[in-house]
Amino acid sequence: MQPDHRQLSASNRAHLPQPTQPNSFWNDPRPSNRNPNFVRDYFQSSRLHFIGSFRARYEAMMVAVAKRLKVNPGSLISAAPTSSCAERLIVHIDMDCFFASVAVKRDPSLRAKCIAVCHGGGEISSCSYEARKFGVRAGMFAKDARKLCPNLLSVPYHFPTYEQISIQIYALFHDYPGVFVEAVSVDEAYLDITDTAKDATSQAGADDLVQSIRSRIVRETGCTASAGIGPSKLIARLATKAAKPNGQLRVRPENVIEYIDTLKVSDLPGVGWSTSKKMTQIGIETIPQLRRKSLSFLQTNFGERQGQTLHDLARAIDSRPVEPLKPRKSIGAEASWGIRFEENEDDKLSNFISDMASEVASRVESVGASGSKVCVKLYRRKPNSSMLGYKFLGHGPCTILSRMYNIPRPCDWATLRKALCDSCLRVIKETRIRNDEFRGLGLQVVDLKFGELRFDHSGAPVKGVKRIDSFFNVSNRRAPASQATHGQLRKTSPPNDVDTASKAKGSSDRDEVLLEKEDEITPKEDVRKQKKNVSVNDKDTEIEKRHDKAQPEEDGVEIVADNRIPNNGADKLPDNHGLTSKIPFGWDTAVFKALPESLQAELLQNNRNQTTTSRANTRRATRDETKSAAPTRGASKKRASSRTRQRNVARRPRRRQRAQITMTQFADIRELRDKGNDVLDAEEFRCRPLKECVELLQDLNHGRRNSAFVNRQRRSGVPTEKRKSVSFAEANSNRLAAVEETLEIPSPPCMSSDYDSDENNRMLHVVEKAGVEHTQIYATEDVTDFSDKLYSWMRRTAVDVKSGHVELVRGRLMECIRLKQLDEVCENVRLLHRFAEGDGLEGWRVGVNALLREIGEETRRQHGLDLKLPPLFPSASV
DNA sequence: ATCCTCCCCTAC
DNA sequence: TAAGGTAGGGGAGGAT
Ligand SMILES: Nc1ccn([C@H]2C[C@H](O)[C@@H](COP(=O)(O)OP(=O)(O)OP(=O)(O)O)O2)c(=O)n1
Ligand SMILES: [Mg+2]
Ligand SMILES: [Mg+2]
Repeated sequence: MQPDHRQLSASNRAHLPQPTQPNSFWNDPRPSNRNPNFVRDYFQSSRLHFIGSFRARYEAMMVAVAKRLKVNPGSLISAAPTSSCAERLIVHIDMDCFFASVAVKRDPSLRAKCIAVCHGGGEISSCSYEARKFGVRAGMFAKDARKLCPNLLSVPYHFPTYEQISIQIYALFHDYPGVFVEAVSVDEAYLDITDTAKDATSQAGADDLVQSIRSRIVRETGCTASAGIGPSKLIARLATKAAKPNGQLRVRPENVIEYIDTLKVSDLPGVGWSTSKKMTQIGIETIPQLRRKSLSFLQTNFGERQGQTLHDLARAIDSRPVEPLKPRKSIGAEASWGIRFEENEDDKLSNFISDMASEVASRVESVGASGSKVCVKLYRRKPNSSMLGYKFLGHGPCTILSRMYNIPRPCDWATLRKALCDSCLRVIKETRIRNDEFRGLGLQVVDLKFGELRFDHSGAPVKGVKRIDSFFNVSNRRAPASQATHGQLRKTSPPNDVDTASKAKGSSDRDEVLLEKEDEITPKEDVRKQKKNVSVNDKDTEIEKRHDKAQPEEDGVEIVADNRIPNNGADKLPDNHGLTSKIPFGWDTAVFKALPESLQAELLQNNRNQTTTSRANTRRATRDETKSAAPTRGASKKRASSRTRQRNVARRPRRRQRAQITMTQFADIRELRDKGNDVLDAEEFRCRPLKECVELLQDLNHGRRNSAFVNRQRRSGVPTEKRKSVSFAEANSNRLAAVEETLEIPSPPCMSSDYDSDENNRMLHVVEKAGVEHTQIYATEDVTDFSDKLYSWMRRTAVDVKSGHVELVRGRLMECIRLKQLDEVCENVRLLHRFAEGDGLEGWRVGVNALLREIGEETRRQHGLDLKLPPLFPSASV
């Protein structure tokens, strides 16, 4: 059995200096400047890292299994082809209080007790249903939860067991032929059982099928799951919630509206803390209330897209298909706990940044991806933060800023790592953040492409590697199939040039960000496309932890002006003693009178001038631009060519206008006021037009939030048409159309001829070797076993699924031919291509070829038309 | 108009 | 000892 995680942690830091006073946070060995292995240990202990990185592990597992099956994962994990079905059967299945259940399974004496899974007195990740009766919830601190539930027991995490059970349930899901699986999270998935449950030969109806799946989960994992069954993801998901714990609920199409009308808007997926606050203030609490609002009203208040979505959800319109894993658009890592550096610890800070960059580069490399941009996200302590010391090691009140930089593509591990480091150092330099303000770092690689150059760990190129996104091309491909599978390999340029070039020129100067070397290491044609656009945004963001849709957790929060730029009083309003004689109509007299005279004066002045532009705003913009951006920019340049520098200067965007206040900020301000602090000093007040401030104050006093909060009316009064609002239904059909469009009927995709099992095995090796760096920490011996089981089950399932599809498509085709819907015939043949792609199963090939012949003959016979449908697999014997 | 960057929100 | 990650959707506003 695995050792307890606390012992693991202890052994990990056994080599560290031990505290002289036990339990003293002055000697806490965990923070970043006291633990040389901080990044590794932190991720190993972080539950959010565990659940956040689940998808990446799942993806790697599926790819590995597909490799062993010698099938293209794109076809194995294809989207459920049921979008055209009049009535789908979607299941949402979710483990009951997952982490807590696992704890009970590991220690049955905990059964029926109030337990919470957390680190000591820390944030609760999951708690038993017994504890929930007392109001205990995920996201609370155990200390606070114990006030609600004095008997609450804290139990530690055990990630390897979560991982093992997670793999178990997914293996099990994949053991049902014809069931499509979409992974949602470590304990939760959608299943499309339309075909399986409706199949006449299958005696099991939907309820029985789901019941049997759930029984199997209990039997094989010892933990319970709940499930919802409905005609859409939305309904299935909502039904799961109602069914919990350890139950299942089916909502039939005719009862859907009736069912959702019993719910509140905050029950809708996608409606979180902020949106639901917003809704409350507008006067929307329930689904029927939401449905009564017009589309344009919702779009005005919540934005074009979210408005449309809310409009649809209120009517239970949701045709999102159960989808396979989609390729990620970004890969990144972030740490904002335990980050402490003293002023004299530059080297430790560099090491931390380097470790984070290595981590991200490894994650990118291990899946064979490449990006064109990196994004740096910095947590900076607010000047008045109460979390100065080492007591809790949280980041405390912070401002967050993020910046994006271009990087060359392709990019090997070392180059990427350095690009990430350099970008980070550059942001630090330009914002003049001090070590002791540094509270967290996020690094991301974005605009990902898959299947570019891959390198093994010796730096030598791995030749002949197939594009990884061929795994995903069912849903993602833009180029025609032929291009996706053929063209890419040949297009790949020799990696060594890039590699050595960047190493040789890059290692000399640590302070230079990659931007300055781009021209040297990037192929010409790419250089032209690159923009060195660096923009500053120093809008403060108050980071708050919150419970599920609950009020933000208090964090000793005070909103204070950002002091990155020395505040010389430039923001302070002139202290003119003005008159308060006339208060304009509609203004709150009490509020107005409470304002300092200087504000009152300026307010009146503004009102007289009918000025909507803000002097405060203008002032601020100017100040930021001159004091922040310009001088630092100059100071950070060491080796930039003057041409590059000029370009960067020229392209720096102008200071942004202050954004609309958010729900979070509003709540913070109100909290400040309630604590008796000077609200007018709040950052959000000092940088906004006075008029807006007064509106805010009025809202504060009235406990509502109306005026400044609702989105500003569009200038024209009419929603712009530029980005057409697309509902789920439209989006899905569009997406499907886009996919189908890329498939050419006449040219069969290349099949077995380009499948080189040696090559793929070699790649698999690399993937696993690299992947181990991230997966290893949760792995037990059992995981391998279950991976094997998954493999064998899926092998069987794959065959069944394939033959099922032949029959499915055959039925549709014959019907289409009868109705002389030849376009439909073509569509369905495209569908066939989709399923067939990359498949290594001989029986399937023969079946498809036979079917195609059959279709051709049938069309000729019935309509005298020659459809010219070449066999998909010319090489397969019939 | 459309693209891009930065930010906010959401889910687990 | 309180191990606050990961990824995507989408909006606002400046750049092009
Ligand atoms: N804020 C959160 C939410 C969830 N999790 C982890 C612990 C949960 O066990 C797991 C699954 O999340 P769920 O939302 O499914 O919650 P539970 O499974 O714990 O409870 P439920 O029975 O409501 O599904 O993810 C977490 O660490 N922190
Ligand atoms: Mg759950
Ligand atoms: Mg869940």
